[in-house]
Formats: sequence, C-alpha cells, structure tokens
Amino acid sequence: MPTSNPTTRRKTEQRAAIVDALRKNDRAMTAQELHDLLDSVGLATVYRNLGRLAEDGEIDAIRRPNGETAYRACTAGHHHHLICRNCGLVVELHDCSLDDWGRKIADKHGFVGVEHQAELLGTCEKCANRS
Amino acid sequence: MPTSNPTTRRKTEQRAAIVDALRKNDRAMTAQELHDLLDSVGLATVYRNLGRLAEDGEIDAIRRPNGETAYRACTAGHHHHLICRNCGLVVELHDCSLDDWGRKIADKHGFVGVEHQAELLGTCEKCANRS
DNA sequence: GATCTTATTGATAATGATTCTCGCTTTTAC
DNA sequence: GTAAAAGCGAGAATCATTATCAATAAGATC
Repeated sequence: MPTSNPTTRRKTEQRAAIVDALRKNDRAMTAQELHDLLDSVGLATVYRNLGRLAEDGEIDAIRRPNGETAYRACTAGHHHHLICRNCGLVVELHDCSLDDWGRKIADKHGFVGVEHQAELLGTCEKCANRS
Repeated sequence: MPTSNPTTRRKTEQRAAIVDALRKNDRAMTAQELHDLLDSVGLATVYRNLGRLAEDGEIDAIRRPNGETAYRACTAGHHHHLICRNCGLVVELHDCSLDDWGRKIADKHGFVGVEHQAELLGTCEKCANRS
C-alpha cells in the first residue's frame, strides 16, 4: 500500500483555535502574538500549524521588513496585500495586473517559470488622521 | 528609535573590500558569504557595513524566502529585481510600471504614503537548459 | 466501547542569522 | 604629531524559528 499518503491532517482544538483567532482579525499576526493570545497552545504548536496552514494554502504568510513572519486568514486565489505600516491592517487586492508585466520581462530575459511577489505598504486612513 | 545616524562615515579598507566584492558579482551575497570570501574582514564588520551601505542606498538588500538577507551593488534609482531561484543571478529591472497601479489602489482604499515592493522569481536560461 | 496506530502536542534544547559589547586600532581634524 | 571618535574584531547575547522526544489524543478497526 502506498505509504505516501498525502499527509493526513487530524483535527485538533489547537489548530481550530489558531484558525479561529486569525479569522477574527483584520491584521496579520505573528506566532508569538497568537501564542500570547491563546496561552493554552504551545509556541511550537503555533509555529507548526502556521507552517502547515500556509503550506496548504489556508492562510497567507506575510514577511515584515524586520524579518518576522506574520500570518493571515485570506480568501482563496491569487492576490496581493495593501498593508498599513502603522496598525498592520491588511487589505486584500484581488485585481492583479502584474502577470503581464512579469511575463513580458521574463521572456525578454530568457527566464522561465516566473512568478511575482508584490506588496503595497502605506498608512491607512484611520492612522493618517490620528497623527 | 530610528536607526538613522547622521555621523560621518570614514573610509576603511574593510568597507572598500566589501563594496568591491559586491561589484564584482552578478549575484546577491549574504554576510556569511562575504565573510568567507574576505576572511580578513570580521563577520560583525561585514554586517555593520552591509547595513550602513544599504541605509545609504549604495547597495540593495534582497530578502530570500528562507529568511536570510543578501546584498547587491545595484545601480542607482528605483528598480526591481528578476532573480533566478536556482543560481541567484539578479537582473535589474528599471522599467517600473507599478507606481500607477499602487497609487490608484492606495487612493481607492484611503491609504497615503504608499510605496510598493515587488520582485520576480524564476529560472534563468542557463539553469533551465542545464536540467 | 476497547484497542491500536500514529499524528499531534508541548516543554525545552538547539539552530541560524543578526546584533551588541567592549577593548583595541585606524581615520581624520587640528 | 596628537588626540577625539569612528571603526574594527572576537565572542557573547538576542530573536525568531526549528528540532527533539516522551506523553497525549484522533481516527480507524475490531
């Protein structure tokens, strides 16, 4: 029997709690933040589940400039993020016009299998008014 | 606290060696790689100088998916990178048409001071042929 | 429901990249 | 030349993340 089972995934309270916490939030959260919030869930478990959820495409990983990785429960499909650099609010951008740009440039330089990665960083309305 | 340091920058052999090594390379290099290459320069010094050079805009920092930061001596001005995910070759892209896209979206969502960050990741011609 | 297999958990150690510390060495100004 | 301060280097310290491993619990089977 093919032991190469596509890695079965069991349902656990911990993972449910993590996904739930992410769903309730408009911001992206780090493993530490989630662990602080759900102190019944071990830190290693938070990291493990975030990694798997991201791998399964159920959540998105967002790299912050300082190096830490935050995660967010996004809707499916290709999209980019508009992130408030002050409060961390994330807006999903589903109208992506970068594929053309990427493909054209890839062809010009002989690259294949090109994918693009892009993010917009700014200050949201609320934060701009507050200062 | 902001990391900006308006102090004077002195000329040193070590920094010159670092810049020189970067100039001679088409790829982006990590602090470790530079330290291995220039074993007369201490690791901390490599990090210090890379940080400052990037801050001063003399080199570009490129974040790899695995979390490490690589640096490259780029030409001046706003540009993006087309990176070979196999050999690390970097092509500078100076024709950026993303400003419009960013501004439009920022306006729509009430964001101000928006800047974009984008990279193309693919396989270069040489690497594609080799496999 | 009892039992077995094994994914999952969690406390902690380990890792890897980067930054800090601090005494010593150069640059640069005078 | 001299002296103040930027810069250096070796190693300690930090920070986010990953690995270890015994104990636990999910899902299948009887």
